[in-house]
Amino acid sequence: MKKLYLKDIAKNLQVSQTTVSLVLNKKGDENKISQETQKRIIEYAKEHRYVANQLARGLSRGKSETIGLIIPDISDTFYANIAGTIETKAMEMGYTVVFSSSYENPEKEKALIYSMLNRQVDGLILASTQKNSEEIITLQKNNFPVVLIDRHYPEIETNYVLVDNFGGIYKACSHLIGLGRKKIGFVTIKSELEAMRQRFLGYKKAVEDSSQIDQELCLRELDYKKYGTDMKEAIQEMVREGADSLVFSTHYLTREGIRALNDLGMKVPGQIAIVSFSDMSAFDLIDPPITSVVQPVGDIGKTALAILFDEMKVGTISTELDKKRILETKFVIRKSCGS
Amino acid sequence: MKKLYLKDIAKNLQVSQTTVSLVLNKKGDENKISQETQKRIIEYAKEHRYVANQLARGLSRGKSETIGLIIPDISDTFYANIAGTIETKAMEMGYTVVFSSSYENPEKEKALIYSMLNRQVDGLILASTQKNSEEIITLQKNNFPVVLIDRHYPEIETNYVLVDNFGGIYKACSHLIGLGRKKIGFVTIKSELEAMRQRFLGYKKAVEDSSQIDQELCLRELDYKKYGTDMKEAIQEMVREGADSLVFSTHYLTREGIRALNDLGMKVPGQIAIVSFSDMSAFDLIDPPITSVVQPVGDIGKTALAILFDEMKVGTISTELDKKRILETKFVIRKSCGS
DNA sequence: GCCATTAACTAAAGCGCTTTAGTTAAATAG
DNA sequence: CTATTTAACTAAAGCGCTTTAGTTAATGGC
Repeated sequence: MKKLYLKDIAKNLQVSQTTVSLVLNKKGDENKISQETQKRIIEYAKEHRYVANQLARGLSRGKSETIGLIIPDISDTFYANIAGTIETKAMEMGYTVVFSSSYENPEKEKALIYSMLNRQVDGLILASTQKNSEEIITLQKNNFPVVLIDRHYPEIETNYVLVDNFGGIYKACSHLIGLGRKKIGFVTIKSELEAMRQRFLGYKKAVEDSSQIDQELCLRELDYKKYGTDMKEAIQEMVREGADSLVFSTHYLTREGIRALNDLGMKVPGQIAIVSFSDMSAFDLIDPPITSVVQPVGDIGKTALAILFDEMKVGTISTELDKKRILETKFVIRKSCGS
Repeated sequence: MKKLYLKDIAKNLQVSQTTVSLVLNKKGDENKISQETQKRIIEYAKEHRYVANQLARGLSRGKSETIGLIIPDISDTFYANIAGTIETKAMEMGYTVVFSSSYENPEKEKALIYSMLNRQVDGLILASTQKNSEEIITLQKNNFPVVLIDRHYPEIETNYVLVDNFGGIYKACSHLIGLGRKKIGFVTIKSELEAMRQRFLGYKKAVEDSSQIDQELCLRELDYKKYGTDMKEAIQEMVREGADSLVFSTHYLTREGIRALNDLGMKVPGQIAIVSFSDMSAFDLIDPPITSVVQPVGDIGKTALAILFDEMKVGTISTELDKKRILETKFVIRKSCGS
């Protein structure tokens, strides 16, 4: 079973390689290849399972019909879900997606960007570490299609699809306040990510906007590399400071938080109420089910891809309003704050 | 900022394109390019951020340094985790991975296999629907490197990395029996997957091997497309039949099972004990924490990749013993069966 | 001082495809 | 009945890289 090439089809059918290529690329009609010839070629190709070499095709046409996806971690549910919708949609459009995880390492991310460019991806979707503005700017300058998701560079003109981090947390905190909680502890990750800053600001604003709550902020910023081990102590401290409720800035913190609270034997929501920013598929199964700010995961992927495809068609990057999207979160009230 | 090509470097440095190519591919020494010339080229390339066009490179060398990964669903934690380890390891070896989800659709899977081949992947890792034996055989015949993971074709000689499905379930059931449960309900997915059959057989054998348990099997096979809605009724029926414990054949069934049990207000493990085959990252947070047969997710990916790389080097497929791996599961006892 | 080596390169073909600019023969126009 | 169009193709260049088979000039051996 030898591989079949364009020239083999051409030879066997006594036509030129050009004709075969044209026909198989559905350009037969516009190039006036007779219907009969077209039929012969198409049938032959189908019968012999001809499939074009995409490398050759890509090289020749200057594009690969591949898009790159760089995310912090594919094994994180949030990103895995985004990857899922992106891949499905991309596939429908005849695009393949290559992905890589940066593991929050800016150097690795930079390397990945270049690696993807080498692979001649036609566009890039990026949940960035937010430390590679130079690369992003370069891409923009070269009119290379890029869409940032989840995290963006506030100081750079780019396309992006984010969620309303500030608003999401604000809603969560307001809810706790409305339920009579007096001091909210905010558990987040030590990070310079704008998304995280916005979540913090949402917390701060919600506290400031309320008169019936302790105005002193109660904040813990854990290290990304060891939040699992540091969580317990952080929570104990906050409780000692008087916190009667906790807001976790992201789902994996919530997960560890719950684990720590269980360890400490603290009753939720009796002794302490909790809310999670970002949902996980088991948060509704936990006892008590966890109130969450849920992100529109599917929409993030879909929207990002729509923007990217638009970019890829127009060629020049037009930063119109609708290429910067801030999607709304949904506040799902469960029992962990004792509604 | 124009793109930089090999020929540009050659022109600017007054050497031939061959020399540049050789040097940048670390073949300078063996081709006796002087150290000085090498240094000049390498520095120039670094300074100007030269990156080779992988399409051209791949076309020319007949390989792409890309591996394909086809799984049922990237947004499923289990596969997302496998994808993560595969990608990380692949990256370390200078390989890129392109992935696609088959969503358990054999036709889609077949299309994906061909699509990956067009993309000139150098090898394929496949968690198959187990309905494309013809394609797998063809790949094997053509000495194309393939490793099956999670699911294999028992009737075909292939490389694979599986887990001990039979043994895992057997352990789980024996544990329940040991705790005095008298009738085990087994909830699985309607499927012809060998993995699922093995899990069923493990259940059957465990029941048969015990004298102090109801010998009548209590089995429900749910439809993959609507197990969420059918779960509740299935559980009710089984309970009516006398089941005092449930074994779920995979994590998403467990998840829905828990949801259904909560809905039904049934106490675990008081009224009914449960065990899950395959763990999820929140199963230890649920009340009660769920006893699980945990699969060695990281090892599956790592082992599969190791085998694949071996294949890719040797060229001819040698189906030696160590290219068929059955990894052990770990039985993690939590409170859901009331130990 | 002449031939064989060797060091240090380079020309050019080839990877499999797309695409532009033709070519040829038949059809139509005037 | 010649000039122009058109239908139905095709030759060949080019995509950016790798690699084989040289080439040239310097060096070494005897």
